[in-house]
Amino acid sequence: MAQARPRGRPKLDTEKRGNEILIEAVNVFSKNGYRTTDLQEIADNLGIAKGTIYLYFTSKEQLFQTAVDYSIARLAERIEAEVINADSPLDKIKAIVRAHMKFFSEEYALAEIIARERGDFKDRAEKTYLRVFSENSERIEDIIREGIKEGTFRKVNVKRATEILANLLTGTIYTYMFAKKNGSLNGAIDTTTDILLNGLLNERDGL
Amino acid sequence: MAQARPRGRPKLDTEKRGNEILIEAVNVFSKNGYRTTDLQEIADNLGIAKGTIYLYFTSKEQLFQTAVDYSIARLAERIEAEVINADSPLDKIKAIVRAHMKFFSEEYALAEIIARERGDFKDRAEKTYLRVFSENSERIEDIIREGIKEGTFRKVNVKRATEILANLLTGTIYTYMFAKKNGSLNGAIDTTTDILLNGLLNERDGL
Amino acid sequence: MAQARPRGRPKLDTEKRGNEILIEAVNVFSKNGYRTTDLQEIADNLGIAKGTIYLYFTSKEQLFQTAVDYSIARLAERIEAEVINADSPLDKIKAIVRAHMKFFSEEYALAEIIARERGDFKDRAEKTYLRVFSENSERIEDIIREGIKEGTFRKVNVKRATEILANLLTGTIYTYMFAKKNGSLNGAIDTTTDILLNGLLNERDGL
Amino acid sequence: MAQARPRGRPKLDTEKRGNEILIEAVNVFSKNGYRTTDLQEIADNLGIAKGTIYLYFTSKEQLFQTAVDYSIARLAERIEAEVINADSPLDKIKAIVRAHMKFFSEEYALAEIIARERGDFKDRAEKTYLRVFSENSERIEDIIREGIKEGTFRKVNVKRATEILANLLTGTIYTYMFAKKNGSLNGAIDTTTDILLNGLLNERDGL
DNA sequence: TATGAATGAGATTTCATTCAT
DNA sequence: TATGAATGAAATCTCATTCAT
Repeated sequence: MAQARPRGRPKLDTEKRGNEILIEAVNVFSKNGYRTTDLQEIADNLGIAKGTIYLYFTSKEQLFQTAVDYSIARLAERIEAEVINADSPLDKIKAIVRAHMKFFSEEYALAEIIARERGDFKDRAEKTYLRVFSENSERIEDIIREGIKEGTFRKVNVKRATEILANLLTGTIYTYMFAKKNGSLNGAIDTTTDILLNGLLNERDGL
Repeated sequence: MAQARPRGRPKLDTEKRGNEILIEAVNVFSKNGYRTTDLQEIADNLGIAKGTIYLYFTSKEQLFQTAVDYSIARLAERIEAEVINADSPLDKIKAIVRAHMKFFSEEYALAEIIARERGDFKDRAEKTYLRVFSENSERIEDIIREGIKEGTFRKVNVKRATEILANLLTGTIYTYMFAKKNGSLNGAIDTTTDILLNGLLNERDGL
Repeated sequence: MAQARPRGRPKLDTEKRGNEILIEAVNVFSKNGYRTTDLQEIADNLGIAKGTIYLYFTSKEQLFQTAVDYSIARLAERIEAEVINADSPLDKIKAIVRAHMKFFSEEYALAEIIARERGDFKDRAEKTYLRVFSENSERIEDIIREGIKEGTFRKVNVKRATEILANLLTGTIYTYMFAKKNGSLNGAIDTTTDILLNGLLNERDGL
Repeated sequence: MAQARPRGRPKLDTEKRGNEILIEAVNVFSKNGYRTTDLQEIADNLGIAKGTIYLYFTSKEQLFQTAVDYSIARLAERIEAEVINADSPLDKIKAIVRAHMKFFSEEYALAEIIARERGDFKDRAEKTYLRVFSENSERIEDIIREGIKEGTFRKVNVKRATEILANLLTGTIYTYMFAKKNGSLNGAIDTTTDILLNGLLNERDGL
């Protein structure tokens, strides 16, 4: 987490302190956004001095972006954990949708950080998006392709379909926190999956 | 968007100058984001003094949010213009998708402003989202309901389906600028519509 | 004095304010040195806000170095004013010595600034020195050369002699303020000139 | 230079470590100046912890000034070593000039430290100068006085002449590093001595 | 209305110094 | 003695906002 240290920076054996700061940074940045956050608040919450943060992170911006990277890594883990138990292409697609929506629901601050990056650091966010997208899109493409081959999915343009799924999930990140009031998480997952799949399925599922 | 205007004066000049500032604000905020934008840049681009901006807008924040509101109004107009020519529920849904995607494609800066709001003004962005959403969602719900009634659409949960469409479109806003499309805009519109609809349609369209 | 303004910096018609700041900067830097000087002190002395300084100078360092340049320009004027009234090479050399010593004596703060640069900005000071030196050394070389031709001066190595004169004068800058207690300025000028011209020896050594 | 040492302990190790720090401090301060030097750099270069420096020196300032004192002591040794072999007043003056110029040439960092003090510690530098000056000036005055008595030197104002010699030598310290000598060190020493002793004039002026 | 110089609060960042180990 | 993580005071610089003209 803590980045490569410039010369003269203490060789911090303990990543623990760095992680504490990172976690608190996620919370505070998530609450206030980048601009309005005073590193003093992070320091105060941890009961440390402001200067200490600079032993672990080179700048406010780098701390923020490390927090984004951290959040993305957590999301990736989520996806991994859900998909690993799915066998069929159908279940895998369901798992990916479920992973995203549970993540946004259960790790509010992490999701918020990702959404915030878009506003304050568009260029970095673009790279972030493409990184995440390309990491996942190949996997998704394979799933769709496999589903088409075995006859479960219609013969859609694989790349486009992947992109649309990404858009749907991204949009869900950005809006879920806003619209989350109505109904259960499971309901949302089910409906989203249902609509998405009934656009993909060749043979209608339980219809 | 222009501020308090002295009574009895012709309002045209005032409105014009206020609009010029607003348009330029859209461009600059869109390029830099809120935090990094120096009002001086807006003033310079227009060849006016920085203080002049304060004759039309009360603060940087208000200028930014006026720019967001402006962008949203433009989007609403777009939707309106597309939907008005559509008769069937099917065509209306297609029109809505098309309107969004053309907007993002053709009015880059306006779309970018909307996406940017999330970084620094999460609470306002939430309201913005809900406003756009509720302005549109009632219409969309009606369309879907109508489509279900006439047998075009499956019997889905109307509110949820509306939300999902919103997520998909929102996601497209946030990512459109990132994913340099390989194909044409029309292709993207068509595929998105196709996948969306074939999840909604009772009878498959052209399959 | 005030440097090229970055884009967006007010087009300050009035150099007056910039000059006031510069003069005060000379005083304060001269008193405290670079490091210990807080720009607040300069602002306070002038009854202006700290931020105002940044309308005229881009940074503390640039202000300091502008102050150095200013001091050097004043010294150059001094030299010019003294030398212009001298006809013979002999009188010109005397005038140069006199100009330096009067400058240090009468424009304490300006001289101090020049001396201070050496400590805090060695590289810049080197350039400063070489600039001043090369501006003057050609003139001095010409004077010495002329004096040799007309038989007033011994046939010394012209470049070396020039350098030695420069060293003597530079040393006087750096030490004059320290050693100025004993005796009159005129006495100091006379003796310095005398020894420079006549040397220490009673009987010329190997001449 | 080493600080309070626990009683009864062998002092050699302590002295050694303290000296290492001092030598490295000379190098780093000489390179960066006082302000820009981070004690961490000194520690890093020695492979010790920054805190260790504080076991030997009470503060950054004290370390710097110890480094200045050290440099001056080395210069004094040089002078001593050169003068001790000279018999006549003439040779002694030559030896003093030679000692200075060799010092600046061969002990760059030490000379640089002395020159640097002026930037941040003017008052201390004044004391430093006066200390060096008075340590040497009495000796120089004696030499000149002796030279006058035996008829080698002209009947100049002894104190003034001493001061002038000091200025010339000080100026040489401050500029030697700047003016990349074209010729040899010996050439510079010879010409400087020559002009100091014989002056510039062909025919003595009013002598 | 328009100007743009001036303001001054505020935030990031550095680094000498301390101190628990 | 030695370490090096932690401290926190301090200072530069920015820029939204004001206001006299």
